[in-house]
Amino acid sequence: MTAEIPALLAMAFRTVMDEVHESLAAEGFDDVRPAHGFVFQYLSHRQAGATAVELGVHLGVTKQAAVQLVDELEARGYVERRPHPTDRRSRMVVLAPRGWACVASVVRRWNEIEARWVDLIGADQVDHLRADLQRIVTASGQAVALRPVW
Amino acid sequence: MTAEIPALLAMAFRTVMDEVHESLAAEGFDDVRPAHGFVFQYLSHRQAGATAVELGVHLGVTKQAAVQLVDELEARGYVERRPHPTDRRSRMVVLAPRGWACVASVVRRWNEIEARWVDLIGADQVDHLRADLQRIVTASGQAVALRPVW
DNA sequence: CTCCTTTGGTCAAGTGCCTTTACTTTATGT
DNA sequence: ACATAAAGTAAAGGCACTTGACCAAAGGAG
Repeated sequence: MTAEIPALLAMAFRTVMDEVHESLAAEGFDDVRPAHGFVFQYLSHRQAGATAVELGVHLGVTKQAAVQLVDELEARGYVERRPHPTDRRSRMVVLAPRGWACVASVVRRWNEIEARWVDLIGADQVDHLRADLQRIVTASGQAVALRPVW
Repeated sequence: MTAEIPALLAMAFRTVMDEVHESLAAEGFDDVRPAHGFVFQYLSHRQAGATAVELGVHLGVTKQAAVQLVDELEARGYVERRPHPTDRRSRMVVLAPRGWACVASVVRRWNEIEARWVDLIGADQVDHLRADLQRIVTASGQAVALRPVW
């Protein structure tokens, strides 16, 4: 039985993240929920940090929900809030050391998984996989937000 | 900036499902939520149908939650319940005509998207993509359930 | 400079979807 | 035959999100 590509994409992503979450929990990062991962992903690519509103837009949730996510992550030491340089209403959310450590752990595990895939299908095919997915994602519209799937 | 493969998997899947949901809504299937899709996917591969408990196990939710999903889908005409052939406690859930029509619509749209990918990266690479993902999914453990991601 | 509108964030209440707990009915196995 | 397990139901609770209303700072137009 040959599966459809979208189903395979979902299953592949799921196997990866199942393993990552297990690994994270074993390393003490057991107080993060899936949605937090998307916050990390976003913040780790914005050295200046982001406002709660920006986060909400990116995640596709209301600003109230975004603020709540930040509250949780701040209470657990994953992010910090610092005053906005020019806007006194706003605050910039940035990753704290513990947040960076968590991101590093995820990336490390991703690389391990990728290495196994190299053993499985070969380095050339893994490179092709990444390149093709990259083209597909960039081709399909403007900015694809990395946010909770479905 | 070169993205990590897991992030690309998630983004690719998201672009596909965003388009599918838009398309479904336009065709009148506007009363289905993401979780329902996984029910359809599961039932469409089981000609004898499934019990609520089996569904719950597959989706990774309690049987109560599974029953609720089935209740919703039955009220909207997507699935039917018929008596279990041998077990009078149980009932088999099967796709109703409207459910099959919805599944067919999704698959049709998936094929359209895949055709666009062929234009984008070539038929050979699309075949490779499917084959590689298939190997990765089957290699990584026993049964990977297709269920809500993260 | 004032006024009006917009924007970042907060507060409170409500909702959707799930879980936990408890139960009934039917099946199963020794 | 009787004890235990399994399918489903019922009810209550919870978590993460939304909606709606609000405040204070920012920004633009006159």
